[in-house]
Amino acid sequence: MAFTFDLDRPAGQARIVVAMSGGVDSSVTAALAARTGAEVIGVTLQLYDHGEAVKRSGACCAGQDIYDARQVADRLGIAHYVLDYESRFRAGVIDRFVDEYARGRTPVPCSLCNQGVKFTDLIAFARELGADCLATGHYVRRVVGEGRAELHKGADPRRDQSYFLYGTTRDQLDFLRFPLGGMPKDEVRRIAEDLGLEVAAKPDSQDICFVPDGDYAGLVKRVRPDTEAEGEIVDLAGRVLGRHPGVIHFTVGQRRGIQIGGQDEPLYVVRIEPEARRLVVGPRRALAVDAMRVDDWNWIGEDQRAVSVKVRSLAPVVPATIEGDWVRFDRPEYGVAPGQAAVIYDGGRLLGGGWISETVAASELIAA
RNA sequence: UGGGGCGUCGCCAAGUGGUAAGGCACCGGUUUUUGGUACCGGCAUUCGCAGGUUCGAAUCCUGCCGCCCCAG
Repeated sequence: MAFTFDLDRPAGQARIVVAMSGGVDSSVTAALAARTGAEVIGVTLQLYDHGEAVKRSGACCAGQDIYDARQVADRLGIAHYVLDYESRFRAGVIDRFVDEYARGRTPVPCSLCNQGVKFTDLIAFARELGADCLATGHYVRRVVGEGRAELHKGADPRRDQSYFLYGTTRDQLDFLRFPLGGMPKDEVRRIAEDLGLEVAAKPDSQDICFVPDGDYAGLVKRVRPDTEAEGEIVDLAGRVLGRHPGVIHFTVGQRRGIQIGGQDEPLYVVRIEPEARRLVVGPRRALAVDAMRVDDWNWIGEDQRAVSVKVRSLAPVVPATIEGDWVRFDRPEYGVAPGQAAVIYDGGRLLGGGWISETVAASELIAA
């Protein structure tokens, strides 16, 4: 029943590196690793300025969270390192996050972070330490079948985090372990309580970890002051309906914040034109999309023609067909935003994915 | 200063004597390790202003103010 970590040598001779964020999940992951009898090394990444976020619960990787991780490591009796990855995080996640918004796109910072800082840089570090694997607290499952390891959704559908990990390479997956993927969150918290970990009741992290107050636009403006440019809000026919305080405040599919009243039905952001600083808005039906182009594909499993795709972390998986770099939805999909990840599934198995770069409005709309 | 129409929440808009619908916007919450969506809740003691009639008016009467249209 206990998670074995699928090690190549006896646990007593193995070394497991655990990515510890200071939250419940990664703390329990470390505890499960320690239970195997292997030598466990906890590693916490300091990712951004800790002054601002010290007091904030629900964040990760700075200030209080680093302290929490250390407490857990001490309690478990494992080694613990804190690595200063601030500059890498800034270049690989924050700057790219900002650039995407400046381009009128909607980035997924968690995916950028996992692909770069966590799975590339941290894995390299773990290998340098001579580790047998790197374990994280993600709610996904690594399934070893006939061929190479497969990545599957977490057993708890409400907790599944596979969407954020579509960029994991096969080589990375060989080295990774996800002890929590098969259990529900309740169980994880129970384990934390049983072990007397102080983080047992710590709130789940949410929002963007490096945006303490949720004001991501404020961050974008600080890094790129030139993005704070107001502009026109136009309807599908090009009629000017109003003005907006800056394109970076909006995302395709967004309804709130447009501040245009007197309409029969709500207006949504249909398209963002950053060069013209223009926001194109329309009724919900204008959000219908038939297909999307996907860039920078990463395949973990083999390519397949008929699959399911998820265009948003919390969106349901929908049937679609892959045609080269294009993904065609069986039924129109709503609110597909360039910059988000398109993640391909075959049932519970994650096959791969890429970044959404372009969409095609549903045909019935082109006529209108 | 001839004629006609209109003034109800930020916007649109029901209601023509019985004690202010609804939509949009906005605000708050729920959901959520991205943004967004969705869902739930809140949002005019008051109907351009001032009088009057009435048991009772946003609804009737009078005056004033403002806006629009047609015509001089």
